[in-house]
Amino acid sequence: MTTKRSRSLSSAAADSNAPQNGIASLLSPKAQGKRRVTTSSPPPHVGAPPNRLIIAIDLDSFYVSASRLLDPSLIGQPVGVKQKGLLATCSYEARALGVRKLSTVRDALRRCPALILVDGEDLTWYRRLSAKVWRLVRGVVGPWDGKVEKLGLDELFVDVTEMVDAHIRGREEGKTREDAGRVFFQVAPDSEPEAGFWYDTLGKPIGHVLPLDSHASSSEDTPSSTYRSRLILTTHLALHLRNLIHSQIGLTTSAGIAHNKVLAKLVSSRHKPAKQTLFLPRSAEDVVRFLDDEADVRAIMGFGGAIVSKMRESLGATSSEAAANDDASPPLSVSLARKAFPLAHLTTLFGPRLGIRLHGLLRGLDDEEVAPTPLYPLQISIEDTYRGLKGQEVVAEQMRLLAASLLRRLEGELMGSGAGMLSSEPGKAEQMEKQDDRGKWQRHDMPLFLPGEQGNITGKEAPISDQKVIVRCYRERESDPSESSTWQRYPLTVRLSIRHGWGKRTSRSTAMPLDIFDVRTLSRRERAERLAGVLMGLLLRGGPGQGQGQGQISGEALLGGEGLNLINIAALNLATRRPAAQPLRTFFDAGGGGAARQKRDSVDMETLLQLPEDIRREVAAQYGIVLEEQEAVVGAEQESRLDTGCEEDEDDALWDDLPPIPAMDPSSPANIASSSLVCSHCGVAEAPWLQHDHARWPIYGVPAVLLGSATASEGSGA
DNA sequence: TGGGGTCCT
DNA sequence: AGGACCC
Repeated sequence: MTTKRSRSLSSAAADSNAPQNGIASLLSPKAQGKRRVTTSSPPPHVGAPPNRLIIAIDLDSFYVSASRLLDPSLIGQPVGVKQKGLLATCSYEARALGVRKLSTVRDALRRCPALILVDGEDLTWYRRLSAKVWRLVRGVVGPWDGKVEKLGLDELFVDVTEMVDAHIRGREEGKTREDAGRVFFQVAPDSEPEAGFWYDTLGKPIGHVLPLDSHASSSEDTPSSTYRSRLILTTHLALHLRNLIHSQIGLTTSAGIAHNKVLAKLVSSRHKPAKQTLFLPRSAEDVVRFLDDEADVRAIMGFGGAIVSKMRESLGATSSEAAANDDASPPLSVSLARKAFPLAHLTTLFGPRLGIRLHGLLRGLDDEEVAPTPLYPLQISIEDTYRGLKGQEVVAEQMRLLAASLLRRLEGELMGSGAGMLSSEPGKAEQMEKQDDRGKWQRHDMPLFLPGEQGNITGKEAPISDQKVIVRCYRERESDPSESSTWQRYPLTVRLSIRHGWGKRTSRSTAMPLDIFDVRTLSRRERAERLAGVLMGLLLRGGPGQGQGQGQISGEALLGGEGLNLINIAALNLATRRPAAQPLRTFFDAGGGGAARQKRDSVDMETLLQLPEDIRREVAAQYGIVLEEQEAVVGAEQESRLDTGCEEDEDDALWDDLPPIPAMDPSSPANIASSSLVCSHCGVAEAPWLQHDHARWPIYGVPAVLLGSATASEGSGA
């Protein structure tokens, strides 16, 4: 591809050590390296033009627009989408009334009492819509090897270099349709010749152009394949993509077009909403001048809080200024950053790799590729925040709720028929629910892109605690996994992250219990129970060096001080194939042997529970089954089948009839013993939720490898 | 002061 | 496992 493109461009070598003058310095170091092989050295000021064509697309106030698709009565209103105490985003009507993005709900309401609040804590709907946009764009550029990268839920990077150059090539070969000074950009390879758009050959860009005088001053006659013409053509393609997103999904977008990601993104936010901007520099000086318009270096993607804080600190040391607080201090401007931080300074502060990168970014150099977002994510996590959650029962209860929602997401996003996410083709109705006046969830099919035609729909309005305010709330309809649906990815690892009242996050991970994949034989409640048990084990395990001796639980985590502020559960390490059974069950199996797991799978749980108690216990022990758990689960399931007719309709009622996870009090061993099995390896009796991890951490804080082949007496520290 | 994600060390 | 970045 590089060679193809190099032929049609005035390709020229640009040594990466050459002074960064003229257009040559627009090139990223990487691109320079690639192209260097093609020709001999050019004058430094007329190097090859940058050759990538990047579109950054930003969905305008995404959560608000998405909410308006569900509830057209929000159109034209000042709307804030809240997550707990914070406004994730707000509508432009709200911004006109003084509401700011990321302000507190309290603050926003003070400024704008008429603000309509929408609950945005459940991301299901936004996630679906976001994926739909991604698929739509990828469907257009994908056939030409175009790459689409999702950044969060509301931004896309699109690399259309191949696509645009292929069109130009076709045009030069006379293969395009032309009519009265216009050319048809055919967007589908061959199958749909009508898919595409017409553009005029005058070389006029669509939308805004920066720098302001750039386009006017370059009216020279240039071949269509110069980088300026290619960028201008790209603005037409950007408009086409934005029109598709608007017509097929009903969302407006802003976009930036430039030759790299960082500039495309910067420029995309210069004109919002529903506008696009092309960055068309004539020289490196143009780039630097543009960047110097930014009063805050943080506007450049890659300069985050920690980096800027460190830079300011370093600056303060030399300019004898107080190393002030992070937020209170004035922003660091791009021009000051560039002047005050030569390459050597940056590499000293941040290491060679990051230092070089930051140095380039300050000059608009960015060689970061558009990394195609894979069909399946690398991790899926859910989290919730609390105000000092403490007490084992309370924590365990939340753990079960979180485990259940994680499983719901895993089923929704990792199961399918093989093509992945079939449930959500463009144009197909999304099945959502909203609450009626009485708080009952009602079906509400959402045909996309018909805003305003739903009549007067009002979501259920719930008061939030201290404010006399209503919050509108929507949720996804539960869909039953079809018979043909199977797991497409298997998370091998589960990670628990928590935050204590004061500090930072800490996390621990362990193997995912394989039971969660048994959607056919186990209800979600059962699987959630298993997962929650594993997570409680993770929570109580404590890190190495903590809670030694008596199997002492690091109880401060649950009981002490401020309690938990945040719980996050992540499924990661997503494998394409179902993993082999873990030896965790057999570890506790009295008879040992790898066959135990298979035998256990063949046990009919309901049949087992019919047996007389003594026999039941014996069989259960042999198969590594925790009886109390199974009894409770099966019992609850039968009960709920009896009176509801088996639909899992009410989320809230789902857990009411479940017994709590047995209390894990190390000071009462009897309690443990009554609901646990004894490890055949070291003899310790473990509560159900501690069994999973026991193989790795037989005694709290003591790794298994240090124990050697412990006897029962050595191992039973509890 | 949210509920997510990615990559690097 | 943690820390940085992104939204």
